[in-house]
Amino acid sequence: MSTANKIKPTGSELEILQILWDRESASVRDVHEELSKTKTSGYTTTLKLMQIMFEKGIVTRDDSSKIHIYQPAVSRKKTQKQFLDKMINGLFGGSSAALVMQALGNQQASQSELDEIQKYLDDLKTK
Amino acid sequence: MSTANKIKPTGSELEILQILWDRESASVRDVHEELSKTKTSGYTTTLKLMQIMFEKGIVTRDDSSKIHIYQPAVSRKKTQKQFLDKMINGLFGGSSAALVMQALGNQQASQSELDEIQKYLDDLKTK
DNA sequence: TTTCCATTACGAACAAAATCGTATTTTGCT
DNA sequence: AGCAAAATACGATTTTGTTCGTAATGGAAA
Repeated sequence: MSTANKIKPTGSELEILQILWDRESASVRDVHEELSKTKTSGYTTTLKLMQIMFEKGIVTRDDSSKIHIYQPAVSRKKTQKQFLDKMINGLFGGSSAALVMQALGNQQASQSELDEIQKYLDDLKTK
Repeated sequence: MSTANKIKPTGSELEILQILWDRESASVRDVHEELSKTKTSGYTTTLKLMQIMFEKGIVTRDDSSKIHIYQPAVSRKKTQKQFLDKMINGLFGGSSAALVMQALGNQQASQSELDEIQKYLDDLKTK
């Protein structure tokens, strides 16, 4: 395992990471604009949050010009796995099957999604 | 949608719910004993937490005798779904398929779990 | 009934996370 | 150069969650 990754984004940090992952990189203004679609908090709040994330090493930034450009420093996949594992252990008694079935039920998954999963499952089985 | 369920258990509350779900009902002492296997915090901490949960309506209790007996007021399934949905939307861009495949990969799932899921998937498809 | 101990009640301290106000800095424009 | 607009820096406050100390209470056993 690489250099021990103890990074654990908070809820708000995760929201910001979403945006950074989607856009590869973004300024504080960009992020704040995007966040404003679903939240109502001030610009400096977003700024502060991103500064803290920088200090923690969750993001990197290019501050060579006035407008700092931020980039995610943790991968989406790795973070997904991290939270997923925690959820499987914490809420589903360690059974990923239980989680999967719960996700498949509740009409969460469309037909095409089910097909996709089927294909993936076939792949796994032939290994 | 029924009477707006804004209940959002915190991390510690979730730990306690785990125990209550497993045992149907339990006293503070029972819960604390169980928690002590993995944590080290005082008895009154557990007590306070459960009292708060009661105030929030996360648990009910029978206080007819000295030792209060607590029961979960939210179902395991409903809570799982709540957190799962949040995760699908927050971390997986709304795609439950993405979450499922992530959970299946990473050698999280054993062969028998895969079989179980396959069976479940077949069921879903014939509906 | 009185005592003793396990339990509950409750306030307060502590910690973590989120929010904001204000000062400072940068840079483009005149 | 000097100004205005927009961005960053940073401390302080607020909110939420966790932990604990101490007082009050109830009930079983002496």
